Amino acid sequence: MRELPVAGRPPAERADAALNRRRILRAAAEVIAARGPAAVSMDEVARAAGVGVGTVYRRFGDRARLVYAVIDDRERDFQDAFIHGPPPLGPGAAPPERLRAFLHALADRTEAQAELLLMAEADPPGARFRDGSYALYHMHLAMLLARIRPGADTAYLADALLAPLAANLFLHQRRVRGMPLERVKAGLDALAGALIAAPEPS
Amino acid sequence: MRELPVAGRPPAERADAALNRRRILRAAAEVIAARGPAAVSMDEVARAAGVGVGTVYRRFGDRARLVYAVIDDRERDFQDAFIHGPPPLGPGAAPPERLRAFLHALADRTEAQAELLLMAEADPPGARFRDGSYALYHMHLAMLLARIRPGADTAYLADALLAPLAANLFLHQRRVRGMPLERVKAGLDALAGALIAAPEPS
DNA sequence: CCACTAACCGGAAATGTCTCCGCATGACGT
DNA sequence: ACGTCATGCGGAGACATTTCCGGTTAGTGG
Repeated sequence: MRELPVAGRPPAERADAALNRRRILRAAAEVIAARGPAAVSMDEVARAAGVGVGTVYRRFGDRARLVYAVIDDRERDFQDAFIHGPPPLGPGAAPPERLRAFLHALADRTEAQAELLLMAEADPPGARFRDGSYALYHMHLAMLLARIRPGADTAYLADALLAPLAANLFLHQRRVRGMPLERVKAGLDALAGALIAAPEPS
Repeated sequence: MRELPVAGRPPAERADAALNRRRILRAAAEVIAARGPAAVSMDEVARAAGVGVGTVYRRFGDRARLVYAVIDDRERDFQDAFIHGPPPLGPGAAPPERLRAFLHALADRTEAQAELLLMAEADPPGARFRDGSYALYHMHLAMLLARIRPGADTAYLADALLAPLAANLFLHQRRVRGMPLERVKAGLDALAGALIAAPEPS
């Protein structure tokens, strides 16, 4: 009897496919480093990786997903700094303190990867939210908020705290309006501080 | 002696140019109404308006600016409802009440124009913030916040309150996560409420 | 070792945005 | 009226993303 295609996980990647994935990722990182994130075309990445464009799309599906793959690769260490690392970012500190530390760290990584994030978040409208890292940050924030303000709509508030760190707003504040990074962090502090200190809503 | 080109305002639009601007705006609105905002190409708008693509770009510069022109046209009345209209939206109500009313109204217009806003905000990364209406909302919000929390960085906080209403996040919450509109409004209330009720920061 | 199939590959083509530039024309001084 | 010229017009073309499909190949069961 044939194995029924019960909806399990999709079959594992073939060996050549996995090799190409690594090649493409490497090539993308190189091209980005060489010519800046804005000047990168899929064609160029494909050529640098020695594959056809079709292959890039088959492996990554999307321009945004390719860029996110590069980003995730770079900030893997940040991602578990706030999950497993030492306080105040990691567990062990009081939730309000962790919340602030997390927002500051997030502002720093946004500053560091701003151009790249802009590319990734812009292209298909929902891109930012379907990427795994957004879900991770959202979950973490919601968890902290739940400890600070039980009973609040922490899922919504997590989105609301992440929203001002969207790359397009962040870059507009930094470059067009000329806000220093410290001011952005202070603003986030004010917002988070209000959430922490406010008495129960009527 | 020749008139020196002292940097004054750019010369007024020629009559034929103004006519084309109206034609294009009209055509854009029609095409959007007929086939949905997502299915609209500049080529198509140009054809419907009876002009060349070059003309569309000369008059509006950008896909996003064209779409914003359509949007602004539609919400002109909303824009002066909170400037000149009756309370609680317009002047006359207490700032906290006005703040809430404003956020609710903004959520409603985002709901109403969501697809259109998504188009407009997505295309060139900074589009949302360079449009005149963003500046208007930002200024209004900053003014209200200044009355509620003097001494705070109201310019930053205004951005932060506008950020969760970005079309891409809003649509993700509504469509992908299935949040009802009321929940979004309640979330905004919670955020604004915290800002209103919080004691002075340490 | 062989046959078979699902996954994979490459690059041409479809589609869309935006630029460029030769030609036309409205606005204005005389 | 008429000459001058900045402004405007149109559409071909440069360039980018994404889809499609005919031919190839890795993995597997016998």
